[in-house]
Amino acid sequence: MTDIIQPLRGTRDFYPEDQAVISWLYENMRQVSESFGYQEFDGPFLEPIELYAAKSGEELVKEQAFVFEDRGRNLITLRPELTPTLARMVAQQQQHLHYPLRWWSFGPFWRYESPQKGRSREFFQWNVDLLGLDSPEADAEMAAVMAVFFQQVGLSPDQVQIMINNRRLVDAQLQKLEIPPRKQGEIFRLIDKRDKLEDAAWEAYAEEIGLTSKQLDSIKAMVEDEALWEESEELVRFFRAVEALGVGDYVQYAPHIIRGLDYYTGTVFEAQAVTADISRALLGGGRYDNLLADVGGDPLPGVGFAMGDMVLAIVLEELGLLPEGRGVTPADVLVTVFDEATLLPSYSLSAELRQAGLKVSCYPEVQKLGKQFKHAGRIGSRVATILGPDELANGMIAVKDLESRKQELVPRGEAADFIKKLLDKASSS
RNA sequence: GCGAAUGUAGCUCAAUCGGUAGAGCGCCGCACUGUGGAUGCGGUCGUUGCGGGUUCAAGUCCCGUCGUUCGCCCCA
Repeated sequence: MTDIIQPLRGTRDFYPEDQAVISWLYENMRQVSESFGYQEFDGPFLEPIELYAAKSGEELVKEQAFVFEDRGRNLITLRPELTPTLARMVAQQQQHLHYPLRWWSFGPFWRYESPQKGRSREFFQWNVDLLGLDSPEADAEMAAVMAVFFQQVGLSPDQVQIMINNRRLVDAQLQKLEIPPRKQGEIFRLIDKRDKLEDAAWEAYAEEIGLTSKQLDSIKAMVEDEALWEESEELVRFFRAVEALGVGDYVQYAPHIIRGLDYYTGTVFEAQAVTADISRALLGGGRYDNLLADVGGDPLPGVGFAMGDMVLAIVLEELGLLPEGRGVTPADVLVTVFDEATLLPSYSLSAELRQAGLKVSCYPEVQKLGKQFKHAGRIGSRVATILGPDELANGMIAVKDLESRKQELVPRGEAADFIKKLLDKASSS
């Protein structure tokens, strides 16, 4: 036991029941994405470091990306996010693609962070992006995709909220306060910390940045002004569109939401669990109208978001919304093996049943029937078949319903249909 | 990078003041050689994460180290 090599820090093993959760999430993400007309795509998991150096925010590349030298001495990185890859892929084919472009993706990402609740070094993200539109209605469509997904997995507006802000609105407000643009980054950080720090600590931080007390008061007022969005034409249109899309309950204006990424230019999103015992965001996203030009393409507006698997799974687990009995049925039918003489005929039977479209596993060796039935029950098979000397002689198969414990002799040729009917009854009841 | 907790059987955990490492679950077998989940009985299971120190004696106390978890920092 002690000589088992440990998995790497911050990685996860996905046992079948864990993998089933990922698959289930993936399935829901696929359904929702496709219901909005998005196409699935993916990019490389390995990328040159320069792709991120441009615009992702310094922290991301310097501190958090897995970066290493390959055998050709090139610096490469395991992708810490998808958007730069998306931007490159679009830029490469920019003339051939049809806009508006609606793409989605689900895959692994890596960030070298210290693992804790809701955060590991290897995780999955659902990415949804809409390129070629710069309207607030496009932003609203993003919010609707998120909201419909929440609906789909059973999260109500009481349990999760999508917070909205707009960086252009914040910029305009800061300009009124005559705060120099070069301080913008620090101010954003300050705003972001508003509900994380105590008042005194927050004010001390503001002073550190070099804000006058008058400026500080104005900023304080700004991040508490729940009606400020009304001054933004963009946000007014956004919220109207969100209502029209029927997801208004899930969305609210949140003046303190900023998001860390440098490339966001307009609307920013962040979803938070209201009830769950975790402060981490469920998803983050926003409008990035300059990103295509930044990676060398022609200017093209875009908006998108990413949702990680970990916080989502924690929230769903806490609320009891994960599917029951996940990943427990490898095969509906177990073909038992009675003795040496019937071993090969049993294998043939399993092949026949599979041919008929059933999920079938065959017990791999001669064993006492009791043990084989026990195994069938353990792995969750619903039906077991017995092909002993008597059945073989008469061309019959004994089919046992492991739930009702009833057993019936049926002609071998009819076994598959008989089992299918049994399973249909089982799944409909 | 900083802080806290924690590490005992395959799993979940116990072990009083420092005094012979235990239980449940699981697994295997038998009762029950053509029929599973129940029940009963029996069996399997440990260098107490690792290294050092204190002590007559260490799972227990001390130091170090590694892993894990939680928090801070940061956050796409």
